[in-house]
Formats: sequence, C-alpha cells, structure tokens
Amino acid sequence: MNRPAPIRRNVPLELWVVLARAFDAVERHSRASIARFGLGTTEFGVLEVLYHKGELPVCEVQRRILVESSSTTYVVDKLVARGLVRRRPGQEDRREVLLALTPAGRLLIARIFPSHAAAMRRAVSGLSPRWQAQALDLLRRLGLDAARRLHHKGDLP
Amino acid sequence: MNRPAPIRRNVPLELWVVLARAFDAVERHSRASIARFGLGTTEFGVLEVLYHKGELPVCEVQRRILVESSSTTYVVDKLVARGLVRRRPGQEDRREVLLALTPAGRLLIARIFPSHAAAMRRAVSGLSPRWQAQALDLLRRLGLDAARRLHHKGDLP
DNA sequence: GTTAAGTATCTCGATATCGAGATACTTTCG
DNA sequence: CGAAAGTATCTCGATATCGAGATACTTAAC
Repeated sequence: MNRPAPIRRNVPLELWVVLARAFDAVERHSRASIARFGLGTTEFGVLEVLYHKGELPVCEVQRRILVESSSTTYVVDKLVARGLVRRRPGQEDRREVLLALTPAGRLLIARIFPSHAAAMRRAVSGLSPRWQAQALDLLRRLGLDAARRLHHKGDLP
Repeated sequence: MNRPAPIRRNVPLELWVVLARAFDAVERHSRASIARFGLGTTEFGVLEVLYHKGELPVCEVQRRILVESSSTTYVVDKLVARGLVRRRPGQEDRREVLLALTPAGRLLIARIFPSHAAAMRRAVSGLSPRWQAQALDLLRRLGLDAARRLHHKGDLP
C-alpha cells in the first residue's frame, strides 16, 4: 500500500506545484483585500500602475498587469464608465491611447492602496524579511528566465 | 531622470509582484505544453492527479487542482464526455462521487505526461538544482503560511 | 433518536478572460 | 518614395471560472 518513499523526487515538478500553490494562496489575500473596495484584481492593477507611474499608453499598462490586450480594453472600459480613468489619444505616436487617473480615480486609489499594501505585507509574512529578500531574488531569476525561454521556440520538440 | 536609487524598497510588495510574474511565465510554459495535446490546464490537472493517485472523490481532486467546485464539475463533465474519466457513486460515503481514469484516459495521460514533465523541467531551469530546492522550500513555507492566514479572519481590519 | 451543523456535489446565471481578426498608424528598407 | 513588416488598440464570439444556492447525505450534540 505504501510506495517506496520517493525521497528526492522530481524537484522541478514539485517546484512548479508549490509555485502555483503559493501564488494561489497569496492571490486569495490580494483578491479578498481588493474586494473590500468593490474592485476586481485587474481593475485594481490598472489603477495602481497609473497611480505609481502616471499617464501610460494602454500597451504599457497591459504589459504590467499580465492580461491580454482584449481584456485590458474591457477593464479600462469599465473604469472609464465609473469615472476613475480617462482615455486620451497619443501625441507622438497616434496609434497609442494614453490612460490616466481622473481626480476621482486618484482619490480612490490613494485611499485604498495603503490598506491593501498592509494586507499584502501580512500575506507574505510567513517568511522573515531576510527570507523574503531571498525568495524575491530567486523568483526574479526564475521568472525572467522562464519568460525569456517563451520565445526560444526550440523548447517544445 | 534617474530616481535616487530606492535601494531596499517595499520588499513584501515586490515579492508579490515577482511571484505573480514568475507564476505567469511558468504557467505559460505549462499551458503551451498542454495545448499540444488538445487539453486545457485544468483538464490536464484532473487527468494527472487521477493518474498519480488513483481513484479519488471529486472534492479531493478539487483541492489539488485549485479551482472551485462548480468548475470541477464542469471540467469533469467534459472529460467524461470525451471518455477519459468515469464517475462512480461513493461506497462508504454516499455523498461522494469517485473519479477514475478510463483505459483511454490512462493511455492518454501516460503518453503525454513525460513530455509535459520535460517541458516543465526546462521552464524552471533558470535556477540550478540547488537553487530550485531552495526556492521549493521558501515557496512551500510562504504558501502554507499564506493559506493558514486565509482563515484567520483578524487579518483584514 | 431527533435536530442541527457540516460536507459533497451539482445547477444556473453572471462575468472575466482569451484568441483571432480588423483597423489604423509607424518604422524599416529597398 | 513606396511597399512590407511591425505595433497599438479594439471588436466580437467562445469559454473557463466563479459565486450563490439547491439537494442529498453524514456527523455531532443533546
């Protein structure tokens, strides 16, 4: 009935599993925190990036919040409808649409961001600051390399 | 033009960002690998857990693949329709529905799993085995603690 | 033993996300 | 210049996922 204790198993596969689990658990914290303010995580992401970076073209926002372009349009539509974000045609590059917070949007995100940041601090507080920094470094390397490999087509034989 | 080098900024928030980015990048590898076989990641997840654990009640499968119960029903419906999985009423606990692979399902997952595992090995190969083990440990601690905190209601003030 | 609370599964409606393709503009290069 | 390739955004249809609630069964409490 017992399998013969696969001591050092498949580390890469296990790493993928714990990565997914950790992301899921932390993301639930994020989702719950953001839901307090009647926003979805993607909507919050747009507000937050505009809050910290100022006016940006849609494509720049899209790259930062990790959703496809059609979803970005959808979410921005909702934020514009709620009067939190405004669109403006790009000046130098007329393909672009520039996004910025409205005063109402700025007010909202300024009010809720600190509380959300605190929630996220608690969410990752299972690691001490020292280990958080270590995890930060490892995850950055892992993510950058995996992203780089996505373009190397040779990977799927 | 340069900001004054915010040397050690908000580590928890940055950790959350790189966690999300790393998950996204590795998940794209997973998705691309699985798409080769005409399956979605959740469908693959069900096949894989039944392949490695044998017959299981729906709730057990659900816990492992990290989706809500209604989505599990939806995905299992599709797999049953394709003849890859079968349902069977639970014996001891008659609330349960037991899931198991059909011969066709077992054949399929046995055929594709090794190739997918290889793809995931490449996806996380930005870290050496030593650092993979370190990341595994940190992510496990991070995930378990974050999951534990989800029930502590005191966290959102 | 009866009731209450808990758990497992499923149904149904709502919605967030995706992917393919359309359009408009920009950059590159012969 | 002018064509071709590349990029930014949006539209539209399809679908995966969720959340609330319904049903059936089990466990715990008294």
